[in-house]
Amino acid sequence: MKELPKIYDPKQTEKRLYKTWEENGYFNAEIDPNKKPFTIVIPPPNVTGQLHMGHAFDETLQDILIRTKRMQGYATLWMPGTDHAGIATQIKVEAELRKEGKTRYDLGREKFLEKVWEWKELYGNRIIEQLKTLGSSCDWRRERFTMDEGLSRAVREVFVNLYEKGLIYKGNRIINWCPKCTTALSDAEVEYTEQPGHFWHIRYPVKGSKGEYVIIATTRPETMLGDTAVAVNPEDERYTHLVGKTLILPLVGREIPVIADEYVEKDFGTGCVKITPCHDPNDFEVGKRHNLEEILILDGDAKIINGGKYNGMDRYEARKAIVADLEEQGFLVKIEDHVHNVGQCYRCGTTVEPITSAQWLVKMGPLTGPAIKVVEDGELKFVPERFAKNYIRWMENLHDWCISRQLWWGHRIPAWYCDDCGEMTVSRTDIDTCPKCGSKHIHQDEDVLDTWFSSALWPFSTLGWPDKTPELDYFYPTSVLVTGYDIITFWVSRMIFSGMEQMKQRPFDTVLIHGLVRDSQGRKMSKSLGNGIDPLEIIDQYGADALRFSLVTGNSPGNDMRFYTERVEANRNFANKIWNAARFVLMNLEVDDLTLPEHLELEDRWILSKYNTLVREVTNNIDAFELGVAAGNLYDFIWDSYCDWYIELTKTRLNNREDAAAREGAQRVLAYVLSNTLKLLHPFMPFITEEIWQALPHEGESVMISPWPEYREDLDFSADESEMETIMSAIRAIRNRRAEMGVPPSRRARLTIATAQPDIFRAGSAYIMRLASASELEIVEKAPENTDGEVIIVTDAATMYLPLRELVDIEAELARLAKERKNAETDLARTEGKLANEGFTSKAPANIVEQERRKAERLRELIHKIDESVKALG
RNA sequence: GGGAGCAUAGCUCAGCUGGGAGAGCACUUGCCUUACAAGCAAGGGGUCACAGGUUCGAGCCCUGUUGUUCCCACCA
Repeated sequence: MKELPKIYDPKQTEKRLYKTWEENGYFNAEIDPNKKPFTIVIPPPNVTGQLHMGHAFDETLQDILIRTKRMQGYATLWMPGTDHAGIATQIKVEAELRKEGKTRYDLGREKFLEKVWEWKELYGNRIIEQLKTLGSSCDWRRERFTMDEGLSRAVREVFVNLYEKGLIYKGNRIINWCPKCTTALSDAEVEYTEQPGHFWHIRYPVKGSKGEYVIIATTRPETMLGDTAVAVNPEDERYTHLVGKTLILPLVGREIPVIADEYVEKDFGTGCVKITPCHDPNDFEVGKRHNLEEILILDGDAKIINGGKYNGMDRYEARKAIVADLEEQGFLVKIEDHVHNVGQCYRCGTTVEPITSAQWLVKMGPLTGPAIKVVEDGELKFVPERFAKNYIRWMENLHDWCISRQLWWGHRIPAWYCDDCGEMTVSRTDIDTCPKCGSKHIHQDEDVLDTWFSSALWPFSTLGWPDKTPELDYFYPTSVLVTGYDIITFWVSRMIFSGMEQMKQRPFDTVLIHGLVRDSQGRKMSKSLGNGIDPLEIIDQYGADALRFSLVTGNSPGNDMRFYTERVEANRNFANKIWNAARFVLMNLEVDDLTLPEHLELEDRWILSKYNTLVREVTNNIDAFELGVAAGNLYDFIWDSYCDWYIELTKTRLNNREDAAAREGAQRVLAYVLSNTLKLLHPFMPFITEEIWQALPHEGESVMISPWPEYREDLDFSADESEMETIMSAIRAIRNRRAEMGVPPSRRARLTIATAQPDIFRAGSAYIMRLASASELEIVEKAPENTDGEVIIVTDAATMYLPLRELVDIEAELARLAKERKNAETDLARTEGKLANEGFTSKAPANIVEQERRKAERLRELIHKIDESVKALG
């Protein structure tokens, strides 16, 4: 056995192991009728994006699930790929062009798209390579891109399909418009923030009256240019006499009617609302109800049109000018401060404008029903469950989905218009002739589809749909989808209704929702704050295993977590701990297989029993998606039980040159438990576990394709566990006293143990001596007669004597014993109280009552022993 | 205006179907005990936000209160 370095260096292993795994095809998913499928589709990262901590978290969870299921014998598929990310990518390339002083219009559509594809080729692989450094075990052969040929075909198919069913339509609708990205947005793509603003109160004179007027209040005075009515509540007596009359729109001079509509609330503001059908969603509806004229006053850049002298002004410039003019002409009544919700583009943060324009929309009504039902019926589960409620409520209140985007990068809408007869044709294949009039003068719709339209199809489009592929048949519905709660509306919901509509089946069985990774102060990590922590730097410094472990421990599903480098450091230390435990085992190992010995010592049965429990706990917790708890189980077992206790317990046997059988027994148990624990840990820390597993005796090529450990009935030694604990608590008690007296471990002392269970202590005598720093050990059943000069240490199972009285301050010792006795007494009083309570003894489960009985016995015994040692001291 | 989450040690957080209050970091003390000082041993530190209720028994279940975070919603 070659000498291993004392410190584990991830850099020496991670890249090398990953390469081996990939080359050997361990990530590859194969259809196997004899196995059950387990499928995860990756949430496709933006093709030109960079790995951030959120990805790292998301990927780690998925990799843990996939690796576990792979070892458990499922046919696992982790489907990777990237998203074209329409707006995000286009913005990046446009920014690049701007450096050369150009816009996309200078290049024209075709040239610009060439540029984006170049960009994609240049950066598209970066994120994939970054995923690999994390250890992600995706089947890279199957990598897809939302704009590759197959997926584009799926997009076309769904579009035409929904169009033919009347579920996609084109119409003049009021939509959210981002003046910077110059495109329509869906409702989900608008983020609202409260911002301080103003309420401008403006006087609108009544036509032909002597100075009569109404006052309206608005937060966007410039929109008055598009006013085509003023509305009041029909019940509002203040204004009933005005309904039907005409007002003169200030500055513009247009005559507009006063109308009555329920939408207006009497008690808010002045009770009069200006109606601007083209620039407010409610006004749009009111306008439809009352057949009002629609006047568009903003162009795509949010500059004024149809606004007379204000034409060409930016919206905010116009606002200033209009307010100034209103004031000058005496129409401005007052200005109030007012905090209101302002919608902003989720990509660029620019304040969006509601604008009426011709857009393509998906009619949501008929699609939401099955998508809600599948969740309500529990066929598709959210973990944690509470997110299902969110989802359902959101689904129930959906407006139609605006899917057209005035961008160039994306799936172009498959609709063609005939320049001659005006016919619109929606088609699965490109056409060059008008099917109605035969004209060759046709052109395709300029718009592209919302990026989320293609991601909505991801679970089946990546498996080959619309073709009936064997993959689709075998791997769909997928098993688990892992994503953050912030993506439920954008993506999860749309995958669900798309899956239900196209496949007539849920896209996945379970949605595992996680929280956000925040910085150490609880803030979102963001580029603008500059508080992002680069996972690649963390991996470089501490290793992927440590990062992965940090991301899953100490947090529960669905909750946000704060990222602390200190925690990564702690987990790096954990990796190192395992490394050194393995070094120890390997140094001592003289056997080359992993069978357990015939004869097991008490400590062997103890660790095997603990290990057996661990198998069950880790397996159950992973099944329940409690990955943090499973990781905690592993951490505690490895560090506390295996390293701090079991390894120490075996040292006496391992160092015994005379007894080869004893030595071998310890070696075998050490190796068996270590190797199998590595399997359980492998999904969490894939690299170090592989590296060590390979060095240990093993069967098979790799831990990642080795069978998952199973609970073994024959290793259930739970009865022996408590015997071992008895010895352990005696050792702890001695160490405790020695530490209090300031006796260094190097100063060994004769130890006498008086106990009613001498056999247990005799079985452990070798390591008791070692771990309790004893020079000699005597185990007796009755307390020695002469205990002068002895320090007395008690546990419920034993009274122990150390000849170190000269080191003891008798006063302090008596005080300590008195305190210990008092604690035991209050504890006993409480326990006896419980036992005296008839309600408790009759209603509590028998094992709990029994537990309390034993506790009371132990405490009485302890108190008795304390009293004896006080007597001995005095 | 609706809905949800969170409140446990100095800090960050676990605590699964009710029965022992825990971890990491920080802190104190003693140890280089040949696997590991990225370590070992020992220790201090908590009215589990508050008030009621259910129960033999509540950090956990129910009701309310306070504080805090987030999501959703067209009040101009």
